[in-house]
Amino acid sequence: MALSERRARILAFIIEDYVESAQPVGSAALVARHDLDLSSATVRSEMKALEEEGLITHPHTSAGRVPSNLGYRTYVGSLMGDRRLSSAEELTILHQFHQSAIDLQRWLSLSASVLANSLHTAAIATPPHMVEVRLKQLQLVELTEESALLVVVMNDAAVLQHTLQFAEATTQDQLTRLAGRLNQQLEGKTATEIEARVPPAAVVERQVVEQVVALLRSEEDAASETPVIEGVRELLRQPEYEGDSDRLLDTLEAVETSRLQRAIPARLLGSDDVAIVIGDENPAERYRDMSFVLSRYGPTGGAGGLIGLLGPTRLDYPDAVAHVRYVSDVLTELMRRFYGDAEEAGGPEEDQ
Amino acid sequence: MALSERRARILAFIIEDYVESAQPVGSAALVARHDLDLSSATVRSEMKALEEEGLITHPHTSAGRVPSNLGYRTYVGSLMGDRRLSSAEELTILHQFHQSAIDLQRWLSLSASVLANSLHTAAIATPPHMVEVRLKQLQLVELTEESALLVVVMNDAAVLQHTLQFAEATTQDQLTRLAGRLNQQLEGKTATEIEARVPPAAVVERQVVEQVVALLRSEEDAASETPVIEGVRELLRQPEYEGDSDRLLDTLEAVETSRLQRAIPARLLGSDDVAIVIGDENPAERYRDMSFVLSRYGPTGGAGGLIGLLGPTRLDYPDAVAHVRYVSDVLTELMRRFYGDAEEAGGPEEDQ
DNA sequence: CATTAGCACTCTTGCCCCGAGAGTGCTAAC
DNA sequence: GTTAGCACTCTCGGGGCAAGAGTGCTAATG
Repeated sequence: MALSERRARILAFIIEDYVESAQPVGSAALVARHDLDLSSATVRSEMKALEEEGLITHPHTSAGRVPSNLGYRTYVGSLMGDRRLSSAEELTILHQFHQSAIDLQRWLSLSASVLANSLHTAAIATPPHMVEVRLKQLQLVELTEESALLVVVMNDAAVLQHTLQFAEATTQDQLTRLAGRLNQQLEGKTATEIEARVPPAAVVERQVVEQVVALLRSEEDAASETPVIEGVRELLRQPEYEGDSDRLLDTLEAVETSRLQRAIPARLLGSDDVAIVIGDENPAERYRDMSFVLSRYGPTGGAGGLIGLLGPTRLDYPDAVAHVRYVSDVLTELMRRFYGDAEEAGGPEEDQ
Repeated sequence: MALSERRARILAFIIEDYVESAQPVGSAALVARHDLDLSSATVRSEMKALEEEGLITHPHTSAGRVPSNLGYRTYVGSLMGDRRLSSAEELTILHQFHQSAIDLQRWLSLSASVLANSLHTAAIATPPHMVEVRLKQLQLVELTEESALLVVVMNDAAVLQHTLQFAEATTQDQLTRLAGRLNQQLEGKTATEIEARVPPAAVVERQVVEQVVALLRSEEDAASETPVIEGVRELLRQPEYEGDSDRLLDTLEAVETSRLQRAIPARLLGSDDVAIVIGDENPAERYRDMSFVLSRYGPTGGAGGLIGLLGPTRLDYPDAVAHVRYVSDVLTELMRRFYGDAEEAGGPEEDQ
């Protein structure tokens, strides 16, 4: 299984050339481009061997070679170098974050934009998500005599709202008092804890509490949150979609219909480093011709989300990994700084 | 200028056939399809006359006729029938709204989806927007010792949030008291009114007030709100984009980059009925090959927004108008019912 | 005199064919 | 093991061609 050193080098060259040009790479071109001390004939026989191992393929007899998914996989697994961003690159990115308002949603779009622009493909960022969602504060605002707006802030700083309709007329005064009382009773509690209590007798109050629980639950459900997606157009401008409107629209659909969440293997949320899913490694059928490069962000143990790239399998993996890793680190650091480390819920932190 | 009755009928037929088939329509086909008591030769000479008036064109010598923008304009101006939705159609739509949660954002997406699905093209809905935005209630929630989340509810039921960072440490208790005090002082005030007051001496308080003003201002600025857009894929699947990836991607960009707001002639927000913008009537260059069918929604005098369709100029205008009008009415009625008629700001309503 | 049949003319579209170019795989020589 | 040489395969773009669609004109018609 282990490739000879030379064969591995050739595989890497093929992949790198192909990533850059999007054209099948031929033996002669490869030799010329990399000043190899080999003839094209030798390269050809090596290519044949690589093909027999399933690492590259042939679109047709007289075309150059194209990496297979397996080829990419071995490349990211052991062949590719460890690209790191230059400090100039890091600064350019950091600068953009410093210009932005202190707002999580902004940061997420910005992260996705940065990734999308750097790699010329689409990028996704899912909102951070707490393992334990707790009520922080609620607010009731009168809309009409019989309806009110419920605004709920949770311990991950998410704000959700819902309009309630009451059977009886209420005043803002009553609502304010009710909100104050409920805040005292429910602050810091999870949906389950709130549900365990004796349900209140008053109809209005019960309605509010039930809705608070519903909102907490929806925040608990990571998949319910709509991710930020940027750079879809960059992705669709890639040569793989050129002149193939059908494939283009299918991909557009696949990327925008944010069922994406479910397509991302859950195990990734656990692991600590950047995860790479190549082509048919993806459990979801419709993403089998794409690759994902993803990372968890957020303080360990605290609220966290997913950020990363969605691209064609022909992706500059070293570059992608370096960017995703860096942006994810920046994001984590920002959250730690402005939204507190692991939240009060878990008790105050000792370090720092 | 006035077309003979027969010529007008032929124009209408050409447009209707073309809208349906997306193919240039020839004289023979037209006669056959509509059982005309005319020979194709007669129709041809009428077509020639229509072409001389600039109402239809010729892609090339041996192709059928295609309506020009002017042709569409006269069609919608005086030729097209007044399509109304059947009660079955109305019920199907209404049903979907009744199934949805009482939530403005939901309604907007739903409206856009309904329109997009019915007409097989893209639809847009901009959030409602008050002429006078007033503070209804604010809330301060501690995040870390030195940062807090400011949540502001306005009189149009919009909820905006912003993270503040303080130079000094504060407790939730202090924040709650501050919020209470500010609510008393600022409730019902506009950004300008708040700015006219003596700025508070305390640093934290001043920071909060300034941010409240900023949020009110951003809500005042209609263009700042991101509209809901649905059905982009439906639009892009239209035959006008088939095999023309460039045009497709340009349109995708034009529709998603929500500069759209500015492209919509402001006068439309004034008028009361459905407005139609055809092709090059659009002031913004990049929408010159599309048509918009738009309507204002929302109680007269109250918060209102824009809803409508974005399609190729080859649009089923009667159908589009009927749908937009109906959905807009439904939306208006829902807002009136659940968010109150013209808001308290303007004093209580007398009718009903 | 409007209408119509007939017909020549134009332009697109799909198809086939062909040659150039790119790249492989094999073989025989080094 | 490496390489030069060469036959072979396949794609791609262009030219030529026939079929089809539709027009515009003209001359005949009721």
